[in-house]
Amino acid sequence: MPTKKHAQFITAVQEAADQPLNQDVLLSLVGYNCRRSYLKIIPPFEKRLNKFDLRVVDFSVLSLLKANPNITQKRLSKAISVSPPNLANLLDRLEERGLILRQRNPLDKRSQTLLLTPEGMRMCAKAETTAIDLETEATAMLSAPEREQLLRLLQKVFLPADDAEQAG
Amino acid sequence: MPTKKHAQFITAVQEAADQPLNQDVLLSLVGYNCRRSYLKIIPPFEKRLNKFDLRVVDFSVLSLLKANPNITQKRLSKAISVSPPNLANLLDRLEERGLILRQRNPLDKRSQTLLLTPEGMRMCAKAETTAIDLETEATAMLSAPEREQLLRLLQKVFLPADDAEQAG
DNA sequence: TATTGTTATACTCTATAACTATA
DNA sequence: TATAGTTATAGAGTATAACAATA
Repeated sequence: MPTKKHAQFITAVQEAADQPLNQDVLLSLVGYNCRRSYLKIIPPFEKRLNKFDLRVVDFSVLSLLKANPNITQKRLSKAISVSPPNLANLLDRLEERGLILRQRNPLDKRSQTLLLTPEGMRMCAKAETTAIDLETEATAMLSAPEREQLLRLLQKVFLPADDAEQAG
Repeated sequence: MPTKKHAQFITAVQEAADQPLNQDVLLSLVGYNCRRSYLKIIPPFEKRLNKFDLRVVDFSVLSLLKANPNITQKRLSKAISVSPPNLANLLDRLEERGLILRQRNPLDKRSQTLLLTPEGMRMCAKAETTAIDLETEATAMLSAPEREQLLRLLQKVFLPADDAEQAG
């Protein structure tokens, strides 16, 4: 039915196809841009971590335990925003693989403290090297000052004001 | 068993509990910081969108269709990184609610072009207002130039070099 | 009574394979 | 033969409720 309306529709479709995508509104939102950058960086990182049979969240746990031996599951849970049930499961697997140790907290027997095993330390070191390598590649389009600035601004968004001043 | 080793363990646990969490390695990684900022911003946004029965991804679709009427599902799928099967499902629900229209592409009958209905336009306008309001609150710790700088640096990470120059 | 951690389970999100129709 | 979109389904990730042990 070659009506006038139909002809207008064809023109509109043709025009839409010819134009570059306009995403001005979304690109003005920090949340959207964080997500896009995250999705650009993380998949290749996941791919490399898979060689160690680690997921990104496993890496976060190992890295935090390396820097904070003997912290409790409670603190770890809060730090990485993983709920206690899901963290229990995650730690089960790391423990079965001999990467971490769970010990009853002698100061409060309800809780458990966490520690990397020697093998966990080695695994963490390898994973951290991988992370830093990939980081360098993924942000190669940024100058060193730009990269520092980006970290500073992101941390200003999510860290409490006090911490943000201390950090990096 | 109050052995020497046990006493050392107690001391170590006490020390770990007293110290602030050290996350220097993670905080040096852009990907980690993007995720943390994203997780700070998005949950309150989700909460507000829920009042319109929208998820964040629904909002992205509405906003993109408002700015790009008559684009195909294929282009939309790529733009928001949602796989075709999952997008089909998402669009089904928006179409059932009368927010969007799917039309056979007259220039290639394999594809479908997308359009907001008048009600979809109204819903999108409300959601965009919500997004911008929340954005202002969520990034209140940044000065206007800092906010612009943050957007610029994030886009430099995920946009192709050409686009990054144009945007902003 | 409140807290730490666990188990079991449900829900959402994402990914994959096979199919239809158009080109 | 290749592409756009759909259906069905599987898998991963996340959230919730009920419970045991300890405080």
